[in-house]
Amino acid sequence: MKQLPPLSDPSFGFFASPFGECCIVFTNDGICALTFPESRESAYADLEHRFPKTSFKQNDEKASQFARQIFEEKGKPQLNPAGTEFQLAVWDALLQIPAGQTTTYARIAMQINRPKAVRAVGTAIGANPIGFLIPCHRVIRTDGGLGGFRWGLERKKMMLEYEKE
DNA sequence: ATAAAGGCCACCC
DNA sequence: GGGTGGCCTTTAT
Repeated sequence: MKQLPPLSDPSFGFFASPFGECCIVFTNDGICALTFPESRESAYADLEHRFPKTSFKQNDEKASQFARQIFEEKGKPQLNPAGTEFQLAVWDALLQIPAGQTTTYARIAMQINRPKAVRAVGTAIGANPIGFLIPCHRVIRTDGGLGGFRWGLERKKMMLEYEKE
């Protein structure tokens, strides 16, 4: 992973999403993470692991504002994910998949001009820090299988169902 | 440095 | 349906 630039006003908060409890992490530069943790404890642990030596302020009010923007107004808040060049390229490709549609791991690999890196694409997608907003749930297998999902396949199905029509 | 582990795919049986 | 080998990147030794 590349070294992170200093974070401006690092904050996090929890809210209830249509897909379960969410932890959102953000700074003045945008959203860094949106996850569906098993528990608050695991959310804290994840935070410390991914941003060592950084102290975050809890701000559930701002988190709720984001929630409203995302799930009620269907808005697109600014994103600020941290990753390698390869990962950023993959995540960028994900952002181009329209809601309600799906693509495959192989097609993403084509799109970023690394047609043979299909497996690595799967790994990079699995490392997506911003669930739902970076729509990793819209990627399925070439053979039609659902593929995997870091936060549980049931949740992946839920998201696809939510976006249908 | 090197090994091991992945949200895969094409190919075989 | 299931198993194998190849492919590429990341992470943990």
